[in-house]
Amino acid sequence: MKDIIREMIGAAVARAHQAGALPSDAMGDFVVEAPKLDHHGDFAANVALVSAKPQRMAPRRLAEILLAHLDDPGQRIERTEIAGPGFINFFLRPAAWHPLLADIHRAGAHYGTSDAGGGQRVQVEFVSANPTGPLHVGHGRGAAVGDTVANILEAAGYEVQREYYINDSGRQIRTLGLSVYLRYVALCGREVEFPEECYQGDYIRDLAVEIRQLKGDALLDEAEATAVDFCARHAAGTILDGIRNDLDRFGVRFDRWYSEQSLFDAGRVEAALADLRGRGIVYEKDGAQWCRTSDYGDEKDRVVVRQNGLTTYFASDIAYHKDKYDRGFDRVIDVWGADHHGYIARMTAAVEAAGQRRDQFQVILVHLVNLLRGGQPVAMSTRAGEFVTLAEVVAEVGRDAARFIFLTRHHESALDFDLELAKQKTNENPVYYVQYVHARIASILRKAAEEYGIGEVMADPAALATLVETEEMALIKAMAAFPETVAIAAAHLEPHRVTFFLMDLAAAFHAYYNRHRVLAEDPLLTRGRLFLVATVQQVIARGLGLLGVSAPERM
RNA sequence: GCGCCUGUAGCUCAGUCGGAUAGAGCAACGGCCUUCUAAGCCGUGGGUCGCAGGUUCGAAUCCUGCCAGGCGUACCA
Repeated sequence: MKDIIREMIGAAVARAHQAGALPSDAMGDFVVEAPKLDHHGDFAANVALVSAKPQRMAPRRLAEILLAHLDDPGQRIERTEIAGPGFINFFLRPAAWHPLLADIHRAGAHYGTSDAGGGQRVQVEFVSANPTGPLHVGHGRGAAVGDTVANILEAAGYEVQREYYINDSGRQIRTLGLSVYLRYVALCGREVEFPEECYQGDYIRDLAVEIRQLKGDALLDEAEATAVDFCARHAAGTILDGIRNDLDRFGVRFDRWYSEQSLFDAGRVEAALADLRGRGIVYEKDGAQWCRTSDYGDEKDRVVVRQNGLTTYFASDIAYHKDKYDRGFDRVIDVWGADHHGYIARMTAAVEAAGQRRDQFQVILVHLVNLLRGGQPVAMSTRAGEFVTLAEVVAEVGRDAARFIFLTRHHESALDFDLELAKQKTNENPVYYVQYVHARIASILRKAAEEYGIGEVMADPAALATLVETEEMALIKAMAAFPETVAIAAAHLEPHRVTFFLMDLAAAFHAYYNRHRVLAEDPLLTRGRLFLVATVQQVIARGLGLLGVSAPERM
């Protein structure tokens, strides 16, 4: 619809110029947009404002000339006005919106999709929590954001792969092994001291109990290093299984689980470093090896091989990201916790050093979640084992509420997640507000079928012509914004835009529902309204689907 | 110190490319269920968009400086 108005304006400029009413056919870079205020019309154009300079004419005078030369062959426009400093406001006839409603209905689940991505291959890597403990709520937010960004990119025409990077190598895993081992030794009845850095939570004890059931006291006879290694591998495996299970129940599935250890096993870390060394990007100083990231925008160079000969985590990451591009992804998106933001500059530098463009790598920083219960903060400390796991949150408030609430904020602002609020079935809880629309419409459609014998609703022009109420136009206009919303959300990697779109559409529906009866006296009107609400239901379902939230038939 | 993020109504937050009188929800107050689900709707109040400059027809939005909060600033992961 916007494009139609744009074209009409363009034609008016050309026509006015030909008729000698305008000195030139030059136009500024103007926009057609839906104004915030209803009384500014369905669409507003700032063409007269931005063209005032090239045309050397006062904006309002210019607007008058344009309107005099505006042609409306489709008879879509009811009236126009010149407002404020020179905006042209367009008020459309209801009939102008009816074909759009039919288009949306016809597009079905494809409505809102585009080919903006052109089939480009994108990888979204998210969660990637270390397998040293269960997922907590912060990981849940990252999971919801990452999964939804992936969905939105798919809708925008990208080919998306979801990946989880497993940090199954290095010191944290050893610490995990030691923590479990010491707990095991204690279970066997020996005095032990737990070092500061060891993990404490109940799950460590559970793992130790499991190992004791498996092995009895036999591990005590092994060398400590061997025993710790056994505990580490067993614990990491078990924890990872738990993580997979938690994510599965959260509705998140990964296409690939990528092991850090496998990078070493396949020699990719050494190969990546050798490549950089060969190009002078990795060099030796003070007995360590450094990467020249400062040549690529980082504030200083970074160590990749320490004096003790061990590679750093950064070295693994260089190899891992190189491998991503080697696997053919045009774009790579990492979802990280905000506390890792200091890492972006060096990772971007490494990607560029490896031969990619900077804009082929993007990081979504997900800020922290403050978990509350009835307004009171819930204690969270991983090390001390005092935290609420994602699994517990999902069990308590449900997957839908959890996912939706994680997506009600821009990902770069901190989020208060109140467990009591998430369970409340009031309009303080936005997930029910939106799902309720779907259930209400389902109820209407059931009743239409059962009591009125109306099954499938068709796009009958005569029925559509009955839709003239302000609230009906508001619904169609709200739905019309969906493709643009998805496109912008994809371009900016901002899933919360879809959440807010759904809340807006839901508000428009509830207002309509309270004011007008769908199942009306007049059969033609009833069919028109049924078509309208069926379309709303379909768009709601599609939007909720992007967020990974269900669209219930009954509530 | 340096870097990144945040600062919008009492509270929680929206506000792509600069647009008209800055919008929601909650909380407060007042209304609406014999009719398709009241998990809903309607109405009333409520603002120096952190502060100060600058750019321009026009700034919450762009630029500069400052203030406050969070996070980061390892040969840790």
